[in-house]
Amino acid sequence: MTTTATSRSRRRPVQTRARQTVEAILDAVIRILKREGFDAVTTNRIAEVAGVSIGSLYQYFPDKRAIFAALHRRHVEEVDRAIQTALIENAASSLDHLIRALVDAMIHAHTRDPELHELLMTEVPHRADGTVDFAMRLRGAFRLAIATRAGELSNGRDLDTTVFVVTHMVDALCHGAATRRPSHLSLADAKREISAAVLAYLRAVPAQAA
Amino acid sequence: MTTTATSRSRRRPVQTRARQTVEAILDAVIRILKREGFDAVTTNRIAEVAGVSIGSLYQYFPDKRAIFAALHRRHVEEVDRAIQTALIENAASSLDHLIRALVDAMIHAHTRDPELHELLMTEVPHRADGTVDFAMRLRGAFRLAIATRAGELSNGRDLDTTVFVVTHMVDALCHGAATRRPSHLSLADAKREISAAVLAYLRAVPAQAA
DNA sequence: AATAGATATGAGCATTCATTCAAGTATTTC
DNA sequence: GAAATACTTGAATGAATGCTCATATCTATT
Repeated sequence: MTTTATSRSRRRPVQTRARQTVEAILDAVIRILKREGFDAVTTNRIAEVAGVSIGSLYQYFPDKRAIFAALHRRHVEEVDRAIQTALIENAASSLDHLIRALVDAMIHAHTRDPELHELLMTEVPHRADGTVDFAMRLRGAFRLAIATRAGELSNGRDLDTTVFVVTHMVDALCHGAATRRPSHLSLADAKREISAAVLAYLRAVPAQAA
Repeated sequence: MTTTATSRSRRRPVQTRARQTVEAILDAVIRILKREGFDAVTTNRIAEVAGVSIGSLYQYFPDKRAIFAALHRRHVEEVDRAIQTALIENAASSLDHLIRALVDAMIHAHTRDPELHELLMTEVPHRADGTVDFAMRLRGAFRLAIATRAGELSNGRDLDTTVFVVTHMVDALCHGAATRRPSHLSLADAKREISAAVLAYLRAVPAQAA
């Protein structure tokens, strides 16, 4: 497990059998993470839990870090698909509706397995393992959503700035709603509140420079 | 480095010499993290870079994880002090001013060493290593700030909900502003924008239940 | 049926790493 | 200035880990 060199790449699974092996490996990591903690996630144990030989593991992953990277990628792509779907299904909706739909999609994606998401963020190293790509695509989604609805806004604000704020708001609040929501607050209420917060910002008149 | 058992506790530094040793150890971890990456952070290397013997390290830390925990604690306490100071210095200020001050303090704290903060969040495991405590104290600060200024708000909203939203907004946006701010956006502008977003939410009329 | 390519196996190697401990050196206390 | 306490040292240990490779089995293709 070296940080420095990019290890040589490996075979890409082409048969179904092989794809199952890869999936089994990623699933095994999750199971071990949840049941035994991060330190128990050794390559040998991964293979064991996946019901696969250690040799097979190294057919598809050049080193241990690559497994974590793949796990993050898989997770991120899942969320991304949800976002893109919401974006397409609401191409004709009002800003109001679209924001609600995006928030809904984000929360839904994070609610499927909050524990996993939490573990991935706090225990599994993920420097630039798709996280940056995801942030970019999320920004892209909101940029599109907002830019095409500029008419509905009391404008004047720079688009990049708006997108920056909205993206961070939605990401953090949805994540928080899925994992650390106060007990009084229902998921439905949380969704409403998050959308309301975003819309309040979008509609507010920009602050004047001091 | 075991996840399971809580390792037996160690000597607490009482002489200045010993406190310097502990500080040197934590500083060494940061240096290695930045220069050589997480995987290079071994106990032996920490001791070496700290200019301290490996034996001394184990006088004060029961195991490797404890070092990470201490590092997180030190960082979190720094941010916390900044927040508390802002809270006290603006005890008599308007909500507007106080929010600005809190945002300013948060950003300032994260701007001192953005790279470190980023590394701590993405590479160094930190499950429940002060992170939870920090979230609680941050919520406490905002709860106090908002509850004592309820008069300034177009109220009707549940306090816990408000605090939940505001805390996540400020934390994520300040963090983002310090580490991933788009190049067009100056720090000063970011501060204004974040404060504006928070105030827009606070002043907006609560959304109605569907 | 035969061939080639893809996939699977797992014992074992080289290395690394976290941690201990017995012995020494400062500092404080009385 | 002696006794007690706090601190430091670093070679050594042993368990664990990441990963390779020679061999075997499956699947697809012709």
